[in-house]
Amino acid sequence: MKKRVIMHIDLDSFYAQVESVRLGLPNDVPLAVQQWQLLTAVNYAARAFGLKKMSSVDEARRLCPDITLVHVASMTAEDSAPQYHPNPHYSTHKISLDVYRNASKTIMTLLSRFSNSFQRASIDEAYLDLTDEVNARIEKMKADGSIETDPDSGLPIVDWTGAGIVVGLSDVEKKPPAAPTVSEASTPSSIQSPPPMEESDMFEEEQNQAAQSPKLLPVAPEAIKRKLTTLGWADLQLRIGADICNDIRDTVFKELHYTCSAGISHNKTLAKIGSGLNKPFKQSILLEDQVLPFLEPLPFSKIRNLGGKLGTEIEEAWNIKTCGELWKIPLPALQTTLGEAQGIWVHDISRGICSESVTFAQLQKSLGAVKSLRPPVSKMADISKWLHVLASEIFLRLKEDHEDHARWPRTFSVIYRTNGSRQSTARSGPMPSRVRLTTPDILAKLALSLIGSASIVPCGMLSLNCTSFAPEESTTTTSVTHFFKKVEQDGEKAVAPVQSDEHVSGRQAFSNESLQSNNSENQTQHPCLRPLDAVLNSGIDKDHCIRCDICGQWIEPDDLSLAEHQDYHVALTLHQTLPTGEPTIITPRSQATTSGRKGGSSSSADKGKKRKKTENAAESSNPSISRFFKPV
DNA sequence: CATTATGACGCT
DNA sequence: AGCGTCATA
Repeated sequence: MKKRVIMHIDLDSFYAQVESVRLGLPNDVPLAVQQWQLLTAVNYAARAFGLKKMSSVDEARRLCPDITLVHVASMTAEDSAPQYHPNPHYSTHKISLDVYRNASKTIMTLLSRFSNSFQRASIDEAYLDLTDEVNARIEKMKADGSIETDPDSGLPIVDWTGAGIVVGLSDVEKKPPAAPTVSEASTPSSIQSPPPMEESDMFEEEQNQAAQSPKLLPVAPEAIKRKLTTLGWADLQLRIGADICNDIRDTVFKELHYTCSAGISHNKTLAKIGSGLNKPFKQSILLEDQVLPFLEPLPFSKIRNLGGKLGTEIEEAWNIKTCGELWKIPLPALQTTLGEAQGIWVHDISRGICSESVTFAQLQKSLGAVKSLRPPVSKMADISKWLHVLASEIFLRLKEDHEDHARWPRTFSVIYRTNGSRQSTARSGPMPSRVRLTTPDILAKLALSLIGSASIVPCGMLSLNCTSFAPEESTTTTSVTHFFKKVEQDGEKAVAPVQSDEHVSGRQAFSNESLQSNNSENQTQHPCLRPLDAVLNSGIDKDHCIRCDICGQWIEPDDLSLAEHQDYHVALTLHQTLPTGEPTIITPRSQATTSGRKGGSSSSADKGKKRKKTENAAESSNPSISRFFKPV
């Protein structure tokens, strides 16, 4: 079988559902999740009242007096873990999304059982490549002789009954759009009762196609009887994929009580569009033959990555909105305006062409905590307080992540926004090792030292971020002890060498002459590596510590601390020998950060450069892109 | 336009 | 590697 079978699955109003499940409330009780005065998730029962994400709490109470509002969990400087505080306050509490991360983890774990090719796309979305499972089933069916084929063409006959909503097939009743039944559409002001559509049989789902009727029109009984069969192997693949998808969604519901929607198609972009077509608790299938008819009137802003500035740029460059209009722009014109590679990407994606694979990925690649501060704070005591709160959260989550995945970040960043503007500044350095990170305080101080003397007040946002996760080092720590001397009252005495025959090269690098001299310079000058030591050197009890031969730093005598310190020097070495071995990388940081850039004007200048770069990339490092260069 | 996360990419 | 921007939910 040629075609891939890709599924995109999306939990319905995820945060809201997590709360419904946690509180044991059925999905037909209107519920929204609140962050301060805003709703960040609204379940479908509450949406029927006209509420949506980013509605205000006041509006919620006005439009739906019976709504259950759940304020997300939060943390204060005193808490060592997030809580559902009865009265969280913006000036003292920091939002925690942990509950949702944990629910997500459970769900993703379940989902990943269903395919070896599983990709977490966000906290509540995932892609699965079902191709192998589908093809295996088809082979079995061939062997069974259970594939019904069309006598004329010899192609398999595919019956879509019970598969979900087949775009252009189960939802086709052409008639000019009459009055929309539910969504969008007017109802700007008050609705007293929760409009149409019983949620009660929401979970019955798709035995009949009427339950899966399209958004705009009730399906005529006749339409249900319409021919719901198509021909072809690709369609058969998607049909089997739809079965698997139904199984998956059933399992999620039966085991975890979450409803989700899904899209099934031949690539990620189409599957993703499909999952959003019919919600909640429905799945949609986008057949090969229906792709172009479906896309033609579709605003290209609905396509992933075209919902922002790029999409707007395209709209404005040619005064167009839909994919069909975009088709008419010749590729060279797209490339002139958008750049070589991006032009090709836009050309293809507007036609539903997307070869991106489902990469196996279940874990987040970064872990961060952020607090926005309105109005911006100016007292350093407040900065300190928030750094502590953020550090406490990071601390907890890092430990848990380590328990689960035996990994630890290499890089720690503090990001802040000054002066109410949009721009932010980031400063990063090496992450302290796990064993040295004994208290959140260490991170808070590290953040402070990364900020250094920079003026960050008035500060409108503070964020701490951990990136570059790597499997926890399994260094043999014994060999490391060579490099340290134990401090005795009467002077220095070498620790008895142990195990002289291992890690020779490591030791050589470690005691390299030129490295040593560079090191001392770095201790005082390297903007990224210095703060960690500055922090950790304070308050160390030297009587119980040993001292590094190279940099003279005091180290806790346990094996892991020693290993970490070795890693520190390894990192230092890498820094120094990075691209060309030039010392520029360790010179003091220049003060210029974002000052050269104005908020709104970035686009054109940036894109010029970007394009130039991408052209090169298309030619040299990304040969596969040329395969996209095909007409449909 | 918000909040609090994430991931990807270009540039240096 | 480090930093800024864009995109998405």
